[in-house]
Amino acid sequence: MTETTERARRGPRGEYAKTGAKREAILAAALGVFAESGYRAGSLREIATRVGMSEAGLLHHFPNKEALLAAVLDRRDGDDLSRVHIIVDAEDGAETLRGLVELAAHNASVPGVVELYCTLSAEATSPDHPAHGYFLGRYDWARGMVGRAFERIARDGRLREGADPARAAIATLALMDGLQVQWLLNRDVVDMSEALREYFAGLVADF
Amino acid sequence: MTETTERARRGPRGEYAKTGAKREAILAAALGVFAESGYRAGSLREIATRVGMSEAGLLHHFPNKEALLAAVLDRRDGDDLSRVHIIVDAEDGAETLRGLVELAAHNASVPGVVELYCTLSAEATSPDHPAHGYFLGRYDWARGMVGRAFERIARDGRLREGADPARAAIATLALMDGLQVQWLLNRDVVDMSEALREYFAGLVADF
DNA sequence: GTCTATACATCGATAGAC
DNA sequence: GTCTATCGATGTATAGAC
Repeated sequence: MTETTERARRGPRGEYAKTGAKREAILAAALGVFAESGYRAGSLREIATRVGMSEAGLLHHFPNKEALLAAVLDRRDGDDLSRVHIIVDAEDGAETLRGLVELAAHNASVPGVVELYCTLSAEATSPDHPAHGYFLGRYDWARGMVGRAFERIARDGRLREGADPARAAIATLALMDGLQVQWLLNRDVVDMSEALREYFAGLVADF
Repeated sequence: MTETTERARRGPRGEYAKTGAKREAILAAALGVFAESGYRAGSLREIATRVGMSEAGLLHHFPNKEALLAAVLDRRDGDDLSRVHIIVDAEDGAETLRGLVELAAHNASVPGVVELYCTLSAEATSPDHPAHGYFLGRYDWARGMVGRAFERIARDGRLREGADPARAAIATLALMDGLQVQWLLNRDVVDMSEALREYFAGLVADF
């Protein structure tokens, strides 16, 4: 990115830097509210209250509710991508899968984020939801990423007989999502990373 | 059930029988609205419009919104239990699992019901959600039912080495739930029953 | 049994003072 | 940059006529 576009993104006087702290606080509060109530039922009022501002003050930083949701998802993607970017293109597919197990273990330490994606992904199955396109793209990307890992595993002759890389990728993501629902309902009965590890162990030789 | 309690449940003049048709219509409309928008964001107004009534007319049949949700879930449970009651106690555990594959195939023909449970289960992870207790009990029951099937399979020596019945049950339910999310987002890329069958095939000998 | 009318809360968003 | 004030829409629920 050139310095010109960088300055353009921040505006002529570096507005982001000035109001950065408030923006972060707003995004954190918005994440919590959207996680607990979803997008449609979550209110700007509740977000504003949590961050100690009026609604008008909040809407000075984000033009409207939809833009705020987009910003929350954007921010999470930045964090998550930096967490998994190492494992995406591992030459050993099993290394990528181990990264997913690690991700599941990490998720157990940030229940708010898990709640956010769990609630929003279900809500966003409706075609008219503001985040519908976001989740379509996210799952496409994830299926491709995990599918390629399984393809490398199959190439190395370590994928179980009869298993298909693309379908294994779908099942992997499904398992991760479904585990989150049960974990959010009752955190004592579910160990997300262990369940995922066992699934991989049944699918990949010497996992 | 004695005839006395039966009459008591219906009221002295058999109210249920008289208004049964309207109740059914309301429940069907409510299922659609709660499925598309969830409970919190779904409105009585929308339900009343779909069924061709006023809001006040609707609230003559159900005292409030929460009771309407409870009635919708009650009705679905009646239908679903009659569908799977045969397979719950099959002497052959694999027979129960095959019933689940069949259930997944059936679900693909009733997207509205899938949407309802997908949306509500995510929403109801919040402890203050009206359906929180319902889903806690539902998952407990389902984990026990599927877990016992896997135990019978293990007893018959058909469960894969190293697999645990209780954990397999958790993963099975998680897989079914997660497949529904991806299927609702994009029905072309996911075959729910086939994915479930492949999972069982990797876990149970000669499935 | 269904309606109109209405009460009353809460929502997203805007205008304009400071 | 944050506030108060306010608008118009929408939400649940109740009262009472028919």
